Amino acid sequence: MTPRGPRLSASARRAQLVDVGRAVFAKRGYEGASLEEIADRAKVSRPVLYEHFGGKEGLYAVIIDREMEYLVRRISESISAGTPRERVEAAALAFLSYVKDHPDGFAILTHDAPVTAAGGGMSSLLNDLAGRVGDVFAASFKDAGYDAKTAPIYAHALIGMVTFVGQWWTEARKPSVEEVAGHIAALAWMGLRHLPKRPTRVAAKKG
Amino acid sequence: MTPRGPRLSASARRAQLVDVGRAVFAKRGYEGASLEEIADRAKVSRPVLYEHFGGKEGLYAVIIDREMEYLVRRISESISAGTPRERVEAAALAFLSYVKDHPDGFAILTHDAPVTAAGGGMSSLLNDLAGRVGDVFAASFKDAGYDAKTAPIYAHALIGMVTFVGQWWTEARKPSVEEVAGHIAALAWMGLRHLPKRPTRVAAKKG
DNA sequence: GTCGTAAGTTACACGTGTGTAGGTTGATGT
DNA sequence: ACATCAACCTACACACGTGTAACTTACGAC
Repeated sequence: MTPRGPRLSASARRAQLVDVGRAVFAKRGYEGASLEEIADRAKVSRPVLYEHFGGKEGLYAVIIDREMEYLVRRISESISAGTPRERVEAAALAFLSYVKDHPDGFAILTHDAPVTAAGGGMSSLLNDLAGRVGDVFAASFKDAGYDAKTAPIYAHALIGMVTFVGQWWTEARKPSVEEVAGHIAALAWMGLRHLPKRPTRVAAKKG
Repeated sequence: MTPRGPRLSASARRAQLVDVGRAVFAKRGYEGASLEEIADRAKVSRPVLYEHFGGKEGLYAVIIDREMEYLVRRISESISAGTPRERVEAAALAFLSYVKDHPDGFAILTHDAPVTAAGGGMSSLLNDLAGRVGDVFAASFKDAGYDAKTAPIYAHALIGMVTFVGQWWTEARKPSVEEVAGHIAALAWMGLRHLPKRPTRVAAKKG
């Protein structure tokens, strides 16, 4: 039934299980995924998973951690130099390239973490990312005479932009990531550039 | 153990179960939720759920459908009149007000649907919404001399903006929805207003 | 070659969740 | 009062998934 594969070293098996696990979690979501499927795909029996990761949450935590670390590094490198305008575009391109090259990891990061884990709401990475962007914005806002308190709004808006566009692109695959990155970077840049000092409501709603 | 509540009419029970189910699905996600918990909260035994909705997916489908219909109606009404600029802001405000008034429904719509259902990727509502916005954009783009093929990018970017900001606001709750709507509407409007005819990459990446 | 140990297995106990069969209760009209 | 029908319940059969205990197999050192 389940033809067992070759015997691997501990570290090699660990690496393989992380890969397989990422694929399964991406496809089924955390709750929907089963260690049974992961073990089967890896041509291994279930106890091996407990041996290496202690259980479902352990494996998931390792996968999440690696994926976050990888994405953050990739973006950090891409924005290490250049004008602000260039950095915005580089960040967008780095993010979308990640979406293209690692669709499974992206899927996991955008899906919800297990409810039991601390953090409550959504995947913590995107929030962390937004937090960092927000800090950068807050500094720039203060220099430019804007209200620094509103920085988180724009930070989350930008993260949401690229995330949702990335999700769409995963299915559409139509314009190249380079082109898409150019568009959303332009949208974000121009939007921020021409922001009124204190955006007040244009129309008052009656009722 | 489970003190049974009063006897209700079929339609009243149905309505109650939809309400309770929405709360539970919002808290646990589709896979994580159990009919057992829903039945318990409703002071009813499980078979009642099967009687009314045929099963887990049936109940979920009803909840999703109602929630989508409600949100679309709310947004549609809000953008029925005014200048384009006003409509953008009204749409943002309508969306964020929905987030504020119906956090459970919003949570469900942003979470993933059951994998078995057709549609594959993410919650279909947000995609549908983006599709409609994209159509509107495509028309405007053509009139203004922009490439209509890029309209979906901007449509999804805007939906992603408000969605992610909405998710953040659910936890932050700091600036009022009116103020937040003003900010993201300004960002979106100014960004679109000052878009270059053909956004090309500003910096070429080496390596 | 044989011996030790890391790698891997089979088998079981347990909990939880789904879906259904068949019986029970209570309101409502006459 | 009592028949009737909708509303509701108890009890079961079943599948699946987790986690653990006890046993087996292959590789490498000497």
